[in-house]
Amino acid sequence: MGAIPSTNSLPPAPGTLADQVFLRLREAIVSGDLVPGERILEPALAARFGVSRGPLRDALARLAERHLIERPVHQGARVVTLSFPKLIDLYHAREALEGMACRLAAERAPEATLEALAALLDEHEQGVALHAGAAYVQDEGDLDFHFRIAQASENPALIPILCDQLYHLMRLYRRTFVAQGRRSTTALREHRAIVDAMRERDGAFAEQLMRRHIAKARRNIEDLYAAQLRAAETGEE
Amino acid sequence: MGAIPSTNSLPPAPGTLADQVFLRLREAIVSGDLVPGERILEPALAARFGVSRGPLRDALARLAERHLIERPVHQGARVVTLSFPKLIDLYHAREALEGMACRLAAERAPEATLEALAALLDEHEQGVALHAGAAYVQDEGDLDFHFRIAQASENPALIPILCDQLYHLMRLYRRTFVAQGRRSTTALREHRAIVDAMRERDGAFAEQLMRRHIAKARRNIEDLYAAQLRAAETGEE
DNA sequence: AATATATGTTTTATATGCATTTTTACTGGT
DNA sequence: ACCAGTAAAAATGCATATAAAACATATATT
Repeated sequence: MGAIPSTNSLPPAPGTLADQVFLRLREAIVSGDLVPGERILEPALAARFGVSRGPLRDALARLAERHLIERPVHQGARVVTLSFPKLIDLYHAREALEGMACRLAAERAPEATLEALAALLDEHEQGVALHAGAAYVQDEGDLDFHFRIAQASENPALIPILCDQLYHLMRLYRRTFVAQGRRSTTALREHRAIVDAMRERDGAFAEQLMRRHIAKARRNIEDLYAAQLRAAETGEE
Repeated sequence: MGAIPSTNSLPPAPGTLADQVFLRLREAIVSGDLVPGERILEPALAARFGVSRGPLRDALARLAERHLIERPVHQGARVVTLSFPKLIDLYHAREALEGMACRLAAERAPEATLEALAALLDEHEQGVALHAGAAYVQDEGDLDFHFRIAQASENPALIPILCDQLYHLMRLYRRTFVAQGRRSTTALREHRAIVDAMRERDGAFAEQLMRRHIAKARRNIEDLYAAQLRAAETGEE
């Protein structure tokens, strides 16, 4: 049987209204439609989404738990504010969590999953070659790689932390602190090494490689920030 | 001026009603007042807490994000169901996160914080000696130790994951899967070694020790479970 | 002039009411 | 006695209405 022709526009949309608002709001934040620090006015947003404030507040409560918005008491909600130290903190958490995810995936994931990961890297290689390292392909591709390793860990304690919390914050930071430092070919090589270790089922080594990969990215950013700080200081005085 | 005599009962209670309900509900779940798998009826609970369903649903949304309750659509909320594999998954996540927290704390935490940690272990030692390893002192003390190391990491990405999410789940599991395996003196020795490494500011070693400590606890539980499974099988057929 | 105060408006937090879905209980049949 | 089908009851999801708090503006006071 084929897919239903769907004459009347949309399939009734899945989940509750609160679910839908949650997803749309998260996308609005992560995509930069709502900018960091911006105040969120419930009546306005509810109108914009065409729902009442009930489901909206439900969604806000969830987003607050995921640290995408802040809700000081009696002062409404604001999109989370970003800072450089917070980004560094994120990288430390990623180093620990993704290292473990990588180890577990190397030990447990079915062969086919690892093969698919290798195939993904082939795609990325072509993408980098074709678009001469287009930033979008590069960044989204990188996150995609990490995302799929988290999934492959098959650990329901790790997966939500990484996929539902940290990665969305990462996307937000990518949008904001644009200067990501171009290290696409290097990163791709490191990704290859990680997958190789996973295919050899060497969990400990795969974890080590992943941790070094993330630590390297973190130091790269720290250096960029330090340079930026110096530039700002000299240009100011 | 001294403290206000407080003639009229309670200080107006901090935060919103939703905050208070959230805290009370979390405590009810973690303490076992609401048992795992139990259905949560909104009208009944709202009445019990003396609030309307609005703040209650707000609290439920937050608790769901923390995996303390599950909310299948149109079927209300249930206290999360526990399982052995989930507990093992938790330990893997803890191994990664607390290892990193330990490393960061060793590198950054002020001297006084580390001294306080050492002092805490002195208390635990006395507690174990006095009460001959009373389970309560042992378990709560252990979690307290890990809790304070998480805090000492001073990493706002790690701290909420550990202190707001994982540790509450751990308390819940402790209540349910009682047989924790008595290894109080061993655990205390390991705690000492960890703090020693931290006071020497050896982050890498402190991380390694913490990871081994948690991995050991996990294997201990795995063994207990395996034995339990065997006993159940032989006794069944 | 600057601070403090008072008032009015806006916005959040909470309660109540309504519609839809699920669950439960009951009836009838095999 | 057990299962299917149906109808009543209850619970969830959503919308609206009310109360309380915070913010902004303007006025008074030092």
